[in-house]
Amino acid sequence: MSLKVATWNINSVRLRIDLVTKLLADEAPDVLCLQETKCPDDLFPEKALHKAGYTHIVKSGQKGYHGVAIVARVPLENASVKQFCGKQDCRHIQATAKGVEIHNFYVPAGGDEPDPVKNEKFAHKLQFLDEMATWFKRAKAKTTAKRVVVGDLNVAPLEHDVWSHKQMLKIVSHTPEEVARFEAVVAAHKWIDVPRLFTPHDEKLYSWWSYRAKDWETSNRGRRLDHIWASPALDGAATGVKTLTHARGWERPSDHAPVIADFAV
DNA sequence: ATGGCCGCCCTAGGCGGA
Repeated sequence: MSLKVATWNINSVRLRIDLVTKLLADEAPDVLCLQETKCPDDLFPEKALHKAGYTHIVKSGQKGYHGVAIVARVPLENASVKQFCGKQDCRHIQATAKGVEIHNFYVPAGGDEPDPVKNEKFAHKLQFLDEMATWFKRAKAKTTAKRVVVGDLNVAPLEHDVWSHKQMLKIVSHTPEEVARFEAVVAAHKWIDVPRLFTPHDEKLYSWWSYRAKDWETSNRGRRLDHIWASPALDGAATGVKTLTHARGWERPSDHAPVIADFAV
């Protein structure tokens, strides 16, 4: 059996519902995990998704900010959300599809100043990553379940996950402090970085390009903020990965591109 | 190196994004 999982920070699911259904038509993933839906649950555009054949939907949204959802054409079981940092800010939802526990995350961006004393948003981001590590360490001790983590984790950990390692070292998303926290989350569950199984570490790989560039494609100052991780139980199960870079060039695009992985499960 | 653009919200300037 195969499982095709997509993740996409959509930056408003209502504004871009036509792009979502286009992605579903083009790629037909079993499961699509969305972040930054910016949509209260009762206003989620379910009708268009049902029409596209995606009748299994779980979501955790609120007005204006953040928000995550899992949209699937296969049944979703045991859906739940976890709160981090004592906040109810819609940054995680999980559900099981085809026997695989899928976690969809939207990690705090962290603001501009990479100093947790001066900038409480950065402190929030570090604490969020710490809580992820603690949680996954316990989860791993309990079971060897097939698990996948996806989402906008807002950290580009590797040198070639950013356009300029040197120039990004003091820029939030690539600072040594948050990368160390990020690596601790990975170590806590021995997560496998799935896209990097297929793209060598010395090759650039991005999933986000700023809206602010005059021409995102030409300047190509990207970052790999969107991730797909597999648990050790899925070691060797990934059969392919792609980043849909061209979706960044669609009409009225999200600033993130979808990332898609296939697994034999 | 910086500034550049988006989308949301008690529809307008402030916030959050990264």
